[in-house]
Amino acid sequence: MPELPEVESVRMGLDRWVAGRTVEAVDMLHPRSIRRHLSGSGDFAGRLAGCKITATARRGKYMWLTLDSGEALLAHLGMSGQLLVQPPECADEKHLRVRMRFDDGGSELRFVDQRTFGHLMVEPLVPDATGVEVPGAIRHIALDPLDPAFDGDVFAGVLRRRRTEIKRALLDQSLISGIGNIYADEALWRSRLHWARATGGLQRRRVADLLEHVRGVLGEALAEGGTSFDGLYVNVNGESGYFERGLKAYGRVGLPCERCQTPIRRDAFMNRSSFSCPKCQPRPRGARVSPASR
DNA sequence: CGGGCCTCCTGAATGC
DNA sequence: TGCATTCAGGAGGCCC
Repeated sequence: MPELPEVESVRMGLDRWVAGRTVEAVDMLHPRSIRRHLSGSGDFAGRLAGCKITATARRGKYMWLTLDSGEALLAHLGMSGQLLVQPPECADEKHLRVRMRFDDGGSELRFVDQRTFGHLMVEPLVPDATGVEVPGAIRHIALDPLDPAFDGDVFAGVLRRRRTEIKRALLDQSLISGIGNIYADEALWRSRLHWARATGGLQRRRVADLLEHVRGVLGEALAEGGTSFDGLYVNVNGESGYFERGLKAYGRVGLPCERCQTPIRRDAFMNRSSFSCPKCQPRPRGARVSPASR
């Protein structure tokens, strides 16, 4: 499941292959992949044709290719999206949704997406609240914790004013971006915080500690090329990452906590799962007891 | 408008 | 064996 480290791994790989190349044509193979590009397939392909890709960028789980037209091709991988660099003679993937061909006749850029939660769109670049140019559609996405401009003190203040649970806040891309279910559980395990802890009751130093662990786990995962469970996350060359070996909580239900040997528990959370150590991450007083699933 | 639930989707895994 | 159900989850939409 692509979160910040996986998206950044893809972006870095893409940069090398597409920066400086000129788009010749785009083949649209599934309308759902551009459902957020409201003016449709023809407009999407037309805005890309003839454009030169000048650079790549990322914020949170979104990445984009800047174009010499002043617009950007924005991509979100969703659950199963892949951006692959493939030679033209390579057979179409089963779930190939969009193909971009270049005027040099070299490798194509292919958007492959089994579950179609990912999407692409062409958007004008506009200044965000701090003056940085981002695709218009993601103006509401917060800075991610690896962005040098991310301000931990501001984040702590925002958190403490919120009336919600800490894991919900970590997953809220308008507060802090790039974190999904896996790295939220890992950062909370490292911080010894239960997912249901109220954000309003967290001391500033606990928020600072949590943020340090968020940055730590994202950075370590990035260094390993990301996390792959099922082969659905791969970099532009189709290679999986290795960070699943570094996971301490996510997916480890029943296995011993590496700090205290207590079996990791699994709670139902937001129609999905949350993994934590019952001893290191005690349930806060007054938190509802979620039915353990499976 | 803040908070939180619902929905979209496919295929692997599980259940009976 | 085979059909049906469950599960995974990002984020926009929508309801209260």
